[in-house]
Amino acid sequence: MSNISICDVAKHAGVSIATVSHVINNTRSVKEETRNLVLNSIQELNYSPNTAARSFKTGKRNLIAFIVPDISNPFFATLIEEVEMVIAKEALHLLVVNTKETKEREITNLRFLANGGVDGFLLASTFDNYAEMEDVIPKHIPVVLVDRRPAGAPYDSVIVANYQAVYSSVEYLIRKGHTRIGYITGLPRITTTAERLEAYQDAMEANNLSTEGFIRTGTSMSALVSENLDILLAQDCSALIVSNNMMAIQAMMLLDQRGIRVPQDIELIGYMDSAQPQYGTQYMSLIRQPVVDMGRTAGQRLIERLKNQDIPLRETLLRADFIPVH
Amino acid sequence: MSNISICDVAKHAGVSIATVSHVINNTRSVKEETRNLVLNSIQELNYSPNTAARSFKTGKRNLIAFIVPDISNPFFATLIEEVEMVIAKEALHLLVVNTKETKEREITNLRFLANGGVDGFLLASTFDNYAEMEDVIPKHIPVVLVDRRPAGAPYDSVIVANYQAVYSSVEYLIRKGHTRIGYITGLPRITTTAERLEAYQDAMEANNLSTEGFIRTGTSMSALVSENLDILLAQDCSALIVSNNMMAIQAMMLLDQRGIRVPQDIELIGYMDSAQPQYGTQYMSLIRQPVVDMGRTAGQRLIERLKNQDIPLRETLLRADFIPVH
DNA sequence: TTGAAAGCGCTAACAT
DNA sequence: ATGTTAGCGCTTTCAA
Repeated sequence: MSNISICDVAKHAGVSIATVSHVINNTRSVKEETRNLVLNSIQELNYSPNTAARSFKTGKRNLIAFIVPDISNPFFATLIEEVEMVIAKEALHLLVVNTKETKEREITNLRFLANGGVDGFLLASTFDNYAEMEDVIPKHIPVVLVDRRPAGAPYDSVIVANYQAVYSSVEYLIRKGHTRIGYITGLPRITTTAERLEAYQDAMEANNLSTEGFIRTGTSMSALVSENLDILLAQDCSALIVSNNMMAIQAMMLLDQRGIRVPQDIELIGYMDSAQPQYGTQYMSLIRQPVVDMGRTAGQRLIERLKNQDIPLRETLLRADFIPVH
Repeated sequence: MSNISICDVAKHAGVSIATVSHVINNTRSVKEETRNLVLNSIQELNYSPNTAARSFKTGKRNLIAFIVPDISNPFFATLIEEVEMVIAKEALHLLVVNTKETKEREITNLRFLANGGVDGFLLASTFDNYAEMEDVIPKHIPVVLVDRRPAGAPYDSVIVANYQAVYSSVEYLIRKGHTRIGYITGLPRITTTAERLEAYQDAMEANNLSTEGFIRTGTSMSALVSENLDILLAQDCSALIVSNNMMAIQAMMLLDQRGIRVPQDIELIGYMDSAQPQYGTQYMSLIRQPVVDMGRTAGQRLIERLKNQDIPLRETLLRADFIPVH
């Protein structure tokens, strides 16, 4: 460690530690001459303030934690990137916690980081209910919910309204003559999953179409079990809605292997949920997530909340849009 | 919650703060009865130790910074995920810094975090030379280089040997009768770029093939400018090696738009550089990066280095392998 | 087996 | 304009 402390600098410059501190932080006026003396000593001793001590004293860590369920999902990777860019401008750093969709990892990390670990949380929670996590998060620490909103959580939130876009996508398929439209969901407990599924069900019902046997439950992280796909194919589905992008791409690959062409043989509705181009999505109709906007807005919200705890809660709803295939 | 300190717990339990501390840290024997008293109080008050204070006192932050050039690149996202899993087991947390391939962001963050900010660095540097960054990193702080190794850096490193795989890929193309083989590089200054290009050049030369006009410089981050592709197509290249995966996928899409089929009309060699399935790669021959292994090894190295500063430097070279298309 | 108390390096209120 | 000093919450030495 650099065992050089503010005391060493003060001694070397022949001033008090208060003066050194004030020079460093620009926190009260110091005579030009004295300031230079101090700056010289700092340079000469190659001193730089111990951030741990400073954090301890001030209670500010200049650190934000972003708790995400899956870093390797391009959706969250993009979110992370955008958030990082926003908060970096405020000299804040980003701690990334990957829960891998496990509640226990989320709880452990929240608890550990809440007390002096970070200044605030961005949280894409794997919980669907605030009650389950309430005890763990101290009341005083700013939290902004991103993408997912556990019921009853008293926090700012930035989420995407998918209902309309999903509904539109179903209507689009129906207009094109599809009646047997399959649906593969994300993880059931996740708050976004329900809304998307509901839109599908409502749209089908509004058009007097059955969903009987057309709904399969997937995950939001990894593999779409090809089993789900096969079951829907066996049901003679002529169109498929896949509730998140990692699964949609996986579906493309599986259909490929089976010699089924998209969109000629079967229509696919997927998600466009990162800023990165994804090969394969050009054959699908897409529900585009405003992921860049969401990341920026969420970062901004947290910064505002950090500066002022007393502003009223804000729930930001960003719209997804439906993009028919080319 | 945050205003509850070890003192409150001690008072509540009717013991000294020393006892509370020792109960928390298991650092000396405490009578079973007393321990339970303390644990009850902790629970009842919902106390959790202030990590900032603890860091300050102990000099340990339990924090690792991973400096990456591009979070949204699946290659680095996967690396991050693996590293996170390894260090989480040691109760270490991961600070992710996204430099976006800019030296200045790398420097700023290194400087800021080195002094008491984190316990160690994982570094996928955008520098090609240690001299440029030497001043910024204090000698005492552990650093492990990941994927890229700036010349002369006195650190442990975990990188991938791509030479052999790239060389094999060129030989493979030549065996299949290709003579006009185009090459699109990554960012020139990055250490991995040179090795890959050299392998290509050596293999071409060894087979008496010209590379004149066949080498185009891309980036490693974002768009392969379609211009590069068009130039190589105009050169009548019948095969293309694209030096990283984001560009390879982009090339696929551009070829698609031009009605050029892969691999029927043109052969493509790309990279498989994440654990995630990438649609489109099934049409290419691939150079597979041992990305999961690299992440785990790098995390492990840093943990070892954290525990013992005196072990000799270790340079780990992982092998990439070449996988011909299906 | 337990307690008292000395700091860690810094910021900031108060004093000069 | 500058100095003195009291802690922030914790770990750990020394004492009982």
